Amino acid sequence: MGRPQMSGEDNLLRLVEAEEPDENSYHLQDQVGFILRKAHQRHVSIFASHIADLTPPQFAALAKLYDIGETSQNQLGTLIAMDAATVKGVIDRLKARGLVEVSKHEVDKRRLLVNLTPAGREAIERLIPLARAITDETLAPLTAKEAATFLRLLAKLA
Amino acid sequence: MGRPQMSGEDNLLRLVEAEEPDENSYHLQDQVGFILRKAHQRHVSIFASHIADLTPPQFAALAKLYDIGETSQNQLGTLIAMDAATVKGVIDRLKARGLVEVSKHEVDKRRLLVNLTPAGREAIERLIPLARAITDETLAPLTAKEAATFLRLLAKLA
DNA sequence: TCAAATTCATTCGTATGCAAATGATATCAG
DNA sequence: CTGATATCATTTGCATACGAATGAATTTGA
Repeated sequence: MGRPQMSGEDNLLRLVEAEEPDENSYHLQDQVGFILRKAHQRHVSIFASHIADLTPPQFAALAKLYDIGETSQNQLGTLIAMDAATVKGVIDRLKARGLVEVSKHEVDKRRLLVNLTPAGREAIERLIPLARAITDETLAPLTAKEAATFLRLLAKLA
Repeated sequence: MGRPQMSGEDNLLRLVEAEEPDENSYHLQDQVGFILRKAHQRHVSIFASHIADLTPPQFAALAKLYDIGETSQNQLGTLIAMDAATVKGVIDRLKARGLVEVSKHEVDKRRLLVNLTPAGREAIERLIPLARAITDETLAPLTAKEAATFLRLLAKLA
């Protein structure tokens, strides 16, 4: 980027110094949080254009159940990064549509087991190819190499 | 990372090939949408730990008004990436707390003008330094060079 | 000019997302 | 063994987020 080359330590120092230059100006457009929110919005929009009858969280729940099989509602929430209140709503809606079924855990009576129905299994098998297209379209503004770099760094942030 | 070393071209080739190998397996954890959602969640959590009395969208509205001054509710929504229904809720809540005030546009009677109150101006001036800390903490898992790369690629996606 | 199209704002319905409180059950520690 | 803790699920309340429908006001175009 046309800057004099510097070591890792120098980069760290530069970052600290860079906070000072113009303390007055604050540009929302440059803040990682704001851009992250916009990138997420764009992805959700792309998702909806390919898969109209399911939201990304609903898809995540089905995909994870397809991957690991029956599990408790709470455990599922942990695996797909949803708190207990959120995952309950997602499972309730999938249940209402016949894509998952719930049952009580035989031993631990606190637990609610969740599993795919045959219809849920059929649905996720049908949708996974579309999900690959969604990923491709989301990453389309980047070259293959950039996409790989981006995913690596994004994973470090998540 | 324990992979055999390869050139940039080889990495590119490997990425393309990697799409085919096992068409059966689908790992939610590797999908850009899922990681994007998690990274966004983490940022919101960091934001809340620094600024408890305002949400990121509310902050965005105040910061943008601070930057550009009075504008219409619709235009503000465009600038901070919120649709009309969402921005209305955000402005309503900021108005209820006395941080913004609204008025009718003299000429175009459809428009609702929004502006900071003195309290709103004081608030955003107080919060902007905290926002810088939030950005730093969000990017903390990355080196300075990685953060710059990440922001560049993220901006291309958003 | 005047009907059609567009823009701005609002409202409604649905779906995350999370904090906090609650109740039921299970586990742990003394 | 039992009281203190911890875990699982639910509920409530609040705040985005967006599609769709609506109404008011403005702009466009034939």
